[in-house]
Amino acid sequence: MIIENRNFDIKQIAESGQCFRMNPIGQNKYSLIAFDRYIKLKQLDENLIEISCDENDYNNIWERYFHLDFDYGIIVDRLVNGSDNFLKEAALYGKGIRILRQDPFEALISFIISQNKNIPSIKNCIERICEAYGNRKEDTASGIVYYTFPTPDKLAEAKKEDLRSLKLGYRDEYIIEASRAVINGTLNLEALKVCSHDEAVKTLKSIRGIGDKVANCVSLYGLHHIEAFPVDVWMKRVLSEYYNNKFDTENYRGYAGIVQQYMFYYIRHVYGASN
DNA sequence: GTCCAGGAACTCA
DNA sequence: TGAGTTCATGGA
Repeated sequence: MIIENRNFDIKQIAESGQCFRMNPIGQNKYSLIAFDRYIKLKQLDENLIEISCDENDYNNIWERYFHLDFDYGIIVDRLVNGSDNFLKEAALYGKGIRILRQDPFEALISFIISQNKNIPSIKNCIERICEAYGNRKEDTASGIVYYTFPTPDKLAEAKKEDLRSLKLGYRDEYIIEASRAVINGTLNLEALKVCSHDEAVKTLKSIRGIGDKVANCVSLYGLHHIEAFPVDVWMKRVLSEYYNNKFDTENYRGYAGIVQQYMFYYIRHVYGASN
């Protein structure tokens, strides 16, 4: 499938820190493991991307995953024509970013792991947990072997020592407890998709190991509440240095998560983040 | 050896 | 409520 869209840049998405299983495999090419599937993406030119899937999978899975049923150009234009100079630069720089509609459980565990870690380290931990608790699969087209993200029952039954050996640090207990909450129904991720963002964050924060930042990431990338606004160390840098800690998300009501993503991606570029 | 990373829990005031 | 400390781990 070849997709034409002026706001769809696979490199920007892969480096935007919202998903951890999209990796470069060559010039303008990336692999992605999501929903038990392995696909390749190739940026043919600025507005053209080739996805290694058929029309059926595109319509049922990837169009939703990449939020291609929404026009990001409207948001970018609004920011570029607005009065906020930092956001003007940020939106232009990251105009190919999209908010991914990831599997909620994968987002939940991934962002629990993410706390106090840098992105390469998060990726390593996630690959180890997939190899240990996910299913081994082989992509029929390429013959590439990959591992799916573990299901909640696998991680709910995991032993703390086994997780600790995967170098997850103190997060091992958080992962087990969160998975058990999903299994026993305390944490109903599907229900959190259809309730409000505020309600979702409140529920997520009732789980040990999930604070405001992780809850907002899960809400944004796993539950697709695009009004979520995660603030990590990079975002704190932006808010402090460019806004004197007076940034008001109400000015971007309903799509603050997209604005946040442009800010995050741009500030890391400004500081020359190599990870 | 020191500092930092898409933080959160805990303690103490 | 708010500041300070601790928690594993790897990389710069």
